[in-house]
Amino acid sequence: MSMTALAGDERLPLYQRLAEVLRRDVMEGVRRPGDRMPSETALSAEYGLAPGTVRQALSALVDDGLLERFHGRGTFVRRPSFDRSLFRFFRFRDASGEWRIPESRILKRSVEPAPSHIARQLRIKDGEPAISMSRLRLLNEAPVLAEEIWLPKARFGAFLDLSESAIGPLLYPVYDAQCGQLVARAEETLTAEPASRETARLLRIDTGAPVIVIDRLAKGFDDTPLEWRRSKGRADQFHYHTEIR
Amino acid sequence: MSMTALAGDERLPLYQRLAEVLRRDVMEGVRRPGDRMPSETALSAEYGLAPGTVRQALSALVDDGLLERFHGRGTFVRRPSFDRSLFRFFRFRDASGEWRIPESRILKRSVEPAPSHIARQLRIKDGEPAISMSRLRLLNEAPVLAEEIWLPKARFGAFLDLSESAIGPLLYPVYDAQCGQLVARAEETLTAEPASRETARLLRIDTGAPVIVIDRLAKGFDDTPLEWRRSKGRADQFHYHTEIR
DNA sequence: GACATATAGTCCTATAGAGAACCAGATTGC
DNA sequence: GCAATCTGGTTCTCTATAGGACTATATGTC
Repeated sequence: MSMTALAGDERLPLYQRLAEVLRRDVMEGVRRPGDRMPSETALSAEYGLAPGTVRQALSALVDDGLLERFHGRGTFVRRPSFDRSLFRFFRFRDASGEWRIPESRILKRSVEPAPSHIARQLRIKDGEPAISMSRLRLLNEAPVLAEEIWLPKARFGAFLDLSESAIGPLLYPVYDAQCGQLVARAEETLTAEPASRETARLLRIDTGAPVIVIDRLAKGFDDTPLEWRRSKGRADQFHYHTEIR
Repeated sequence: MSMTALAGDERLPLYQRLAEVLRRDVMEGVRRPGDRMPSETALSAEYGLAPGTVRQALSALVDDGLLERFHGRGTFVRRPSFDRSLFRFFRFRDASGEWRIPESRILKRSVEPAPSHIARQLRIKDGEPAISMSRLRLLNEAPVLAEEIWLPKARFGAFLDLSESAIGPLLYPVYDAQCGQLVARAEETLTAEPASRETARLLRIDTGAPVIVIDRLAKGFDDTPLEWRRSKGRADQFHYHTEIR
């Protein structure tokens, strides 16, 4: 029954201060994705707050996507999932109409000095060593995405030792397991451009045909940029849908 | 002090039932955008609920974008604004770098039987009379968007009587004032395609150059489709940015 | 008239408590 | 062994109350 004092700016409401304390726990890795949070009653005892106040703090973090609540089971640190990525608006279905993860063929993997525009994104020094990778993503032998990926070598050195067969189509689990780098969120930018001769060859379309370009900067819980990625796919396979009001 | 009984499924929580009642008021036009809702204490007296319960109901509607709260002033029916539209990702700035609403030049306005794909979207009968319009949107004499617009004639007959000068660049206020049709929300779909010869001529780009296509279906509070619109702009002026997690 | 002050109305924060709904695992009964 | 039941723990709903914080308007003061 040791009551912990609540840190933070005294002028801020209690529920916000509690939320910040809990958020910090997650950002610093004290609590990891999948962990169960203390129960609402436990937290209210711990910090000497009314249950309603604790609940308000948790609600804020749930709205933020940091936590996940399950009636009767508990409140958990959310495992980041990228279901909301722009990629899901590519119509990638196999013959049976099912959604599938495209397989991956690595075309190139090497260490190079980071070009300045990459370095700026990854927040490393210009020319610092980085891992550069080209991948082709395929569905039933048909190419659907051409990808260019950059990683800071300082964090991802272990990635170089892996054989291609050990990598598979999904990279983030590999980053976590092999390099201890956990992706928490990402920023994505969508543009369209005419296919270069090289891109056209990879995607087997005409040079100059429109391609959708998605740039993604993936970040850790502490906001460190971890991976920069540029993916190109056929524009005629893409349509993004949203509701506004 | 007449206490109103709360309609709706008895198994649902009270705050949800109250939220649905209030939502219906807005959808049926009992309360219009800009109106102030009764205060939380007034509602709690009216329905015989604790203030906390009422607040929970209002919060749900605020999250939903239907209401808007102002500390110390009140809770209001939100005026739909389309700041979140995909259009804001076009880099349309004038010479001084300021964001401006592009002016509008109407190229064509006529009544035609609705083609089937339009009729389906507007939920009217195939071939039913509809208003068809082509517009060019310009910034400093430079064309930036080519638009094709369809309206169901049954609702928008009054729109035909207006002179072009009376219309201006923003249509939704005109729909409201002249035709009594209030747009509450919209669905937008983004694709990219090579410019047709016609589109290329309007936008003054090369035929086959990539253009961003945004289809929008605007709906009323009661979910009736009101306007279908297809807008095309230069792909090299567009980039959509979002965060995911 | 200009500016400070009071006041009423609003949403916002926080407390305290009770019971319902739900879930997982242990126990019981057969 | 298997199924039903119980039990403890969790989140969820709802009540009731009190005071703080903010806004707009009215009032007073100079």
